[in-house]
Amino acid sequence: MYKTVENRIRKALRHHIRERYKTDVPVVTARPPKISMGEVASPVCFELAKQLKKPPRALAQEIANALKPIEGVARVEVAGGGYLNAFLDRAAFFRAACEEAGREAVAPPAPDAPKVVIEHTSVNPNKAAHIGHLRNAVLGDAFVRLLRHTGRRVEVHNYIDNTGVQVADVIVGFLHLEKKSLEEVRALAAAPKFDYVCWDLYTRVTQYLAEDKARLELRGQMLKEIEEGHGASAEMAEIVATAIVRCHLRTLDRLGINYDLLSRESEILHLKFWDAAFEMLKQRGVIQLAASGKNAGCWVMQLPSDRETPEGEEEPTEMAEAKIIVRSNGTVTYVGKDIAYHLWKFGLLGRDFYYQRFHTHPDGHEAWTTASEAGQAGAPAFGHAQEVFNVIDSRQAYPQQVVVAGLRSLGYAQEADRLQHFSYNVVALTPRCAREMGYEIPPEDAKKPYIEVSGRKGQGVKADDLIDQLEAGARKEVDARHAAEPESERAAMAHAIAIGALRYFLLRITRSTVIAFDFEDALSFEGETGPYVQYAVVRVNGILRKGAEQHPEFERVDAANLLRIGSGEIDVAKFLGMPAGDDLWELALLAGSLDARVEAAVGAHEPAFVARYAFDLAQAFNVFYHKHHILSEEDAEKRAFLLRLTSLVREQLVAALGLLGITAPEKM
RNA sequence: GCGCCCGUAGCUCAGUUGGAAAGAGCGUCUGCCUUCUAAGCAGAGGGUCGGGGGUUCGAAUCCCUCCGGGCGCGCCA
Repeated sequence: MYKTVENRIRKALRHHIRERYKTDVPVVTARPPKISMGEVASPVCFELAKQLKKPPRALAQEIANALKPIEGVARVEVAGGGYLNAFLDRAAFFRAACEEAGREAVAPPAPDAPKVVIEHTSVNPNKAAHIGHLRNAVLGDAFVRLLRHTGRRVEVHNYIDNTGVQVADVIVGFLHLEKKSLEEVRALAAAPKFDYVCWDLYTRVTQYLAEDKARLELRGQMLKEIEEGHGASAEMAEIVATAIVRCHLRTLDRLGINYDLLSRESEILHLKFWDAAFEMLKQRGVIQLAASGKNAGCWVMQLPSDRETPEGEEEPTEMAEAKIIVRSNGTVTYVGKDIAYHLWKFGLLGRDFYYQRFHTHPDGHEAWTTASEAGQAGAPAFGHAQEVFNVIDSRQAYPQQVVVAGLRSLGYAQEADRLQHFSYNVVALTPRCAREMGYEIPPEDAKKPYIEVSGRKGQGVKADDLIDQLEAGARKEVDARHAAEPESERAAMAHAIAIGALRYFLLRITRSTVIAFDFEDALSFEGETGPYVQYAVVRVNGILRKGAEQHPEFERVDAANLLRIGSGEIDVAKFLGMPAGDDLWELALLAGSLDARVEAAVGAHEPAFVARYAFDLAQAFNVFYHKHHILSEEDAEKRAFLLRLTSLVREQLVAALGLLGITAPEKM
C-alpha cells in the first residue's frame, strides 16, 4: 500500500512542478526520521531551488500551499530547510492495507506470457552439497518466489555438469584407488549417503593426482571417455552423477526448493548443440581461426577492450584480449559450450533436447531432465526465455561476460541485455570455525576475517550435516516447550524452525558480502534470525486461538474481513490518530509497506531486502505485543481494532516469509 | 600489471537512485514471566563510517588519491 501512496505523491509533485515552474526535476521521496514528521518526505525543493535560484524553504511553502489534494494524503507541511512532508490519511491507509493483504497476491501469468528462466544450484554431481551451494540455491529460490509474486512466468533450471573434470576425478578414484567394478559402484550408488562417500573419495583423488603429475593422464583419458559417452567408464560416470544428483535433490527437498528442468551437459554434447553454435559463430564472423601467435590453431573470440582508448590516441597496437573458444586440438572450451547452451535458453539455437520425468518433489511438482533420445510425452515447452538469470558466484563474472559478448556479437543484442549474471559472493569460514572443523590454518591466515575453504581438500560444511544440526537444536527447544504434542508435530515444528533459521541466515546478507560462516551464528534461533520472525507469527496465532474461545469476533478475523464490530464499523481513525495512536500507526504503516520493499528487492535483485523487512516488522510487532494486551482489553471496539491490526501483521509476515521460502509453524 | 568487490560499534552485518541527530543483531552490564508462548521486552555502554583531498545547500553513499583485505585475468570448469 505504501508504494501506491508514495507513487501518487511523487506524481502529484512532478505534475505540479512542471505546471507551475515549467521544469522537470527528479522527485525523490523518503521516510522522515520521525513519525511525527509525516510518512513520506521529499527534498525536491532543494534541487528546484538550485534551478530557480530561489530559497528552498520559500519554494516548499509555495508548493505546500498550492498543491491540489492527493488521495490518501491528509496534508502536506514544510519542514527543516525546505522539506515537503506528507501526512497520510491513517485510517484510509489502514483500510486499504487490510484489503490488499486479503486479496489474492497476483493473477497467475498466462501460459504464453514472456518467460524468465532462472538457473541456480548447479552443483557438480561428484560430491555432497555444501553451505556455499546452499547460498546459491536459497538465493535463487527466493528470487524465483519474488518474481512469481510480481506475476512473472518463471522456469527454474538446474545445470548438471555430468561430463566434467570433477566427475571424471571421482571415476578415476573408483577405478584406480578403490579398484571397484561397475557393479560394485552401482551397489554403492544405491546406498544412502553416497554423496558423502564421493566427498571423501574426491579428496583422496585430488591428493593422488597431485602426488604425480603423470597421473593427470588418467584424468584426461577419463574425461575423453565420459564426453564420448560410451564404454564402461562412461556408464560408471552416468551412474555416479545421476545418483549424486538424486542426493542433491533429496537435500534441497529438505529446504523446499523445486526445479522444472535439470539440464545436463551430456545432452548438450550428444545432441551436438555445439556444432550448431559453432556454425553460427563462424558464419557471422564472431570467432576467427588464429593462424599465428600464441593462440595458433585455436578459434578465438575477440572481446571489446574494457579499457577506454584515451582521446586523440590510436587504438593500442596490441590486440584486445582474445578468448579461446575452440582449442587447437579441436575440442571446445566451457565458454563455447555455454554460448551454445544460452542460445538454446533463448530459443535461438534451432535444436532442442528430449525430456524425461526425473523427480517428484514433496509437494508433487515434477522436475524433468534432458535426454538424448526417447523423450517422454507431456513435457512442457522448456526454454524460449525472454529473460535469463544465472545464479553463479561472483568469481565467474568474467566467463559470464564472455557469453553475453558472444550473444551480442552474433547479433542478439536484446538477448545479451536480458542475460543477467545474478552474482553473489562466496561462503567462507571464520578462522575460529575453520579451527573447530579441524583444518590446518597457516599462521598468516589466522588473523584474516574469513578463510576460504577448498572442496578439493574435503573442506567445507556439508549441507545435510548442517541441516541435521539445526533440526536437532530446534528439536531440543521444541521438546522443552511442547512435551505434550505428538512426535510428528514436534518433528514438523523443528523442521520448519531449522529451515527458517538456515534460509534466513543465508538471505539476510546482501549478495555482494562474503558470508563468514560460524556455527554459533548459523545455529542461533535468537535475535535477527528466521525463528525470531516465525515466533512473531506464532504469537499472533496464539492470540487468535485463545481469543476465539472468549470473543466471537475472533472467529473470522483475517484481514480480508471488513473492519466491523457487531453491526457497526470500527472507528479506525480514533485509534490511529496522532499523537496518541502514533505507536499503533507506525506498526500499521510498516505492515502496509511490504509492497514497497518487494519492489525494491525485485529491482535490486536483492532478497535480503525482504528478509530485513520481515525482521523489522516482527520486531515492531514484538514491541506492540508487550505494550498492548489484546485479550484483556476491555473496550470491545479497541479490542477488535487491535485484533485486526494483529491479523494484518500476521498476513504480511507470512507473505514476507513465504517470499524467502520460510513457513511459520502454528506453534513453536 | 590490469579489472571487479570490500573496509561502518569488541564481533557479524544493514544503510534502494546523495537527504533531516549514524542503525540492527550478537557479546557485556542492569531490570522484566500469577495476564495473549521470555525463541521475547525495557534500559546502559559502545562509532575519527580505513586515512586524506574534492564535488554539493547537503556525502557512509559520488569523484580523485593513499592504506589495508578478497577475487578474477588458463588451449580448467
